[in-house]
Amino acid sequence: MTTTLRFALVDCNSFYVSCERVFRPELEDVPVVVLSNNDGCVIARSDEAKALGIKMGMPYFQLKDLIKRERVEVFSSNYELYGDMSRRVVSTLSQFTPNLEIYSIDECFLDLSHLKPEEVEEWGRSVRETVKKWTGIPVSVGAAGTKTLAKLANRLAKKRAEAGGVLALHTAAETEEALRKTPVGDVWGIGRQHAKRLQQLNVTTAWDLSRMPDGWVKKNMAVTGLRTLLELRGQPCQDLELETPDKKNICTSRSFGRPLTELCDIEEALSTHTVRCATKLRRQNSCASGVTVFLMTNRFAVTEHVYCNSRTIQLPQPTNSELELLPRAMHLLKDMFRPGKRYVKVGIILNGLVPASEVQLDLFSNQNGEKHSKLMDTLDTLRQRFGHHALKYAVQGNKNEKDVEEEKRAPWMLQKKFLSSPYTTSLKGLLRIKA
DNA sequence: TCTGGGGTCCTAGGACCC
DNA sequence: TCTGGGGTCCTAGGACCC
Repeated sequence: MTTTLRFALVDCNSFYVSCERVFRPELEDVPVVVLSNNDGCVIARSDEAKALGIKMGMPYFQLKDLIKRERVEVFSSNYELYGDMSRRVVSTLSQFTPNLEIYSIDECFLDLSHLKPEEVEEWGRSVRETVKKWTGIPVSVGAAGTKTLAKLANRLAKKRAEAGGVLALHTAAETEEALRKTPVGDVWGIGRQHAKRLQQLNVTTAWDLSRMPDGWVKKNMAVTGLRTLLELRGQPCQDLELETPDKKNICTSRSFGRPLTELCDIEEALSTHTVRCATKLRRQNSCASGVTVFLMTNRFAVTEHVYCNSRTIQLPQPTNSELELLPRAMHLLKDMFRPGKRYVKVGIILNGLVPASEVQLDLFSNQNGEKHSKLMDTLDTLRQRFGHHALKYAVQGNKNEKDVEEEKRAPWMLQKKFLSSPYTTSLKGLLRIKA
C-alpha cells in the first residue's frame, strides 16, 4: 500500500559547521565545532567531531583538552554569516516549489503535492545537488505523508550512507521499518521528560509509541502529544505554515563577557538589548503592552547564593518607542539590582504584542506618540544604513561590539575568541576570502 | 575562571463575574 | 443563616523546538 507523499523536510547538515567550511574548504574531513554565544558550549559539530564523542551542549571549558589533543577546529558563532547563508539556501529551495515553510535557520518543509510518488527520489537528489552547487551547503531530504514522518525520514536519510541523503517513506512497510529504527526520544515533539516517562513503560521506539492508546497519550502528553501520535500513524495534523505568524513576545538577552558587579555596566548592556529588542518589535510592525526585565547570577555557582529575579510592568498604552521603553526597563533593573552580587546575564522581554496599526488612533491622540513614531522611523533608516552603532543613547556607553581589541570592549560584551569573517556581508570579509 | 539565546503551546489553578 | 455553578480571563510553570 502506498501513501501520499505530502511533505519534504530539507535540513542542512551540521549547518553552522558547513557555513564555516564553505569559506575554509581545507576543513573538510577535519573535526570542527561551533560554540554558542560567549564561547559557552558546543552548538554544532561536524561528523568527525561527533565521532570523537563531543555532544551537543557540552561546555567548551570541559572539552579544551580533547580539542587540543585531537586538533579540533573551533569557531565562535557568527550569526551574521549563518543568517545570510540561510537566506541563500531558502532562495534556492524556492526554485523547487512556491509552497515552502521556513521552519528554522537550517530547515524547510516543502510541499510535494505537485509530484508523482515515483518522481520524489529524483526530485530530492536534484534539490541536494542544486543547493550544494549554488550555496556550498550539503542538505538531506526526507519525504513522507506527515511532517512528523518527514522529520523522521530526514534523520534516517542522514544516517544511512546508502540513502545518498534522500529518503522517502512510500509504503506502510517502509514506514514501519523506519519507526522501528527510531528511538522514541528522537521523534519530533518528544523531549527529554516524555522520553524518560515512555522508556519506563518500555516504549523505546517510535513504532512502540505509535501503538500506544490515544487516551493515555492525550492524558499524559496533552493534545500536542496526541498530534505527534497521529502523525506517526500517517494521519496529518499539521499543515505547512506559509506565512510566518507575528511573534507574541520578543526577547533580547545575553550573558556578559565576564561576571559584573556594577550597576552602570549592566545598564549599558540592558539599554543596548532594549534598543535591539525595540528594533525587532518595529520590524514586525507591532507595539508592546508590557515590559519584563530579568537579571541573574550564575546558576551553576556552588559557593555563591543564586539570585534570579524578574519584574514586569504594563504600559499605559502599547508602544514601540525606545524613548518610552528605555526608562521603564532601566527602572525595573534598578529595582532588582542588589549590590555585592556577581551578575552573569540580563535580558528584556516585550510582551502582549499588538499590531501597531491598532494603536495608531491612540498614538495620534497623543502628540508624543506621533513624534516618537517619526523619530523611530528615522533611527531605523539610519541604523540600517550605517549600522547598529551609528546612533546610540548615552546610557549605552561608547564601546563598539565590533571592536576586537580587548581594551576597546566593554566588560559586558560577549567573548568571541574564534570568530570567522563576515565573509558574505562585508567588504572586509570578502577581501579575507581572496587573501 | 569558563555552562547560549529565542521562541511556542498547553494546562492547572486562582480571581472574578453573574 | 444559608452559601451554587458555570463561564472567562490571566498567569505561572512545564513541556517542547531549533
